[in-house]
Amino acid sequence: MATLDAIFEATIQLLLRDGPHRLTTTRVAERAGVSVGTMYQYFPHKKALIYALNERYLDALGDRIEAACRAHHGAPVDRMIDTLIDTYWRAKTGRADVTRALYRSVVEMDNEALIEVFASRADAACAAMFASAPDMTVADLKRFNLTLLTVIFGTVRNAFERNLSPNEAEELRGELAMMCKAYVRTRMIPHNQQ
Amino acid sequence: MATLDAIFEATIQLLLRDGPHRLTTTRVAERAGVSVGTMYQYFPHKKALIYALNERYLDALGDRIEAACRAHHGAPVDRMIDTLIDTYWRAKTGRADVTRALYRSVVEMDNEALIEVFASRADAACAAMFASAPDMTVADLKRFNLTLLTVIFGTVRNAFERNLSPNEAEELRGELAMMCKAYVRTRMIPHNQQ
DNA sequence: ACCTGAACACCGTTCAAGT
DNA sequence: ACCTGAACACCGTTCAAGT
Repeated sequence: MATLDAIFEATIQLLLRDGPHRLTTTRVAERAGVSVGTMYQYFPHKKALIYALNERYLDALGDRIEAACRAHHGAPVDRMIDTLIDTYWRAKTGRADVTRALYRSVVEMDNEALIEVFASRADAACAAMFASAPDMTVADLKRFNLTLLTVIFGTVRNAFERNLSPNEAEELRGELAMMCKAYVRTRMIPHNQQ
Repeated sequence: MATLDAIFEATIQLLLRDGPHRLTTTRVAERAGVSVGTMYQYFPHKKALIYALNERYLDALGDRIEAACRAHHGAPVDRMIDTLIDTYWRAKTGRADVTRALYRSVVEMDNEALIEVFASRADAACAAMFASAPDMTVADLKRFNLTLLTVIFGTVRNAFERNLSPNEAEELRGELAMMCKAYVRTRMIPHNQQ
């Protein structure tokens, strides 16, 4: 459908240029060169449009992950890990503006400043704590700290989004702790304790 | 301020009961027992109300993290990790309904089904890949796979939200890979290769 | 059969009028 | 000085009228 593509294209362009706040059905229709009424033939409401846009994106991302996984059947496990991170990372950062626009299409509020303030506080508190550990010194405390906080906060958030069962969540929590500790061991200069 | 508290309380209650879609300035004012005009003396616009609500929550979370960190200065590093995860986790799950309501207050779209579909695809693709690794077997593939995906996807998302510099992002990516590999080593049954 | 866009209900926001 | 709520501009959505 040429009309459908025009609507999607218009939506992305408006999202990139003016942000989600200015994304109105009238504006999308105008830019796509159709009337509002026509838009409502393709999408029952505005949410459905944004939903479909994100769905398209996630479908494409799913394709890429499946392809990458298939291509690495039988590879050493470290290669698999690299591939997985790389594929996901490249998909997101390849067109970072689109990724960001889509994240924002879903978010009502401009909460970046809020997150910034909170993250800085948590960063400082944790860095001071880790610096005081009697059983290790980290080579690069800033990087170490940023990694741990991003991983932990991101994992918990994602766990919430995925609506895991209490049991799965509990297991995940244990695994996350295990993972963080294994990471610490690769990054620390241990102290001799006698 | 009793009025301010009433407004916040009304907002949370409406969010919990009816969801963000039905959260209107009129309804909040009505439930808080003030007129719309009064609300606009405290908040310049609706976004500011939701913003302030999230800010309050993040401030309290910041307090808890700082306190937990302070209380563990000089503790062994593994204790620190446990504390950090535990504090954050408990803060989020302690009142899971509020956490969820706040996450949703920020999200326009009901994207849970979307995430579900995508996550299932990625889960299946990755599980099949990991099962094929020639150099290891994992004891509990399902748990292992869920952990890796939640950690990786969550970390990348959080990295985006925090608006890291390209340099920080690049470093984080390397550290994430390192961390995942260290985790694999704790969970795999290695195969003898000769 | 498909498209149009004025009209409708309702939202966020304002401000003259009230206390 | 502070609160009120009708009024306004604008949004999402509909549907009678047009092709």
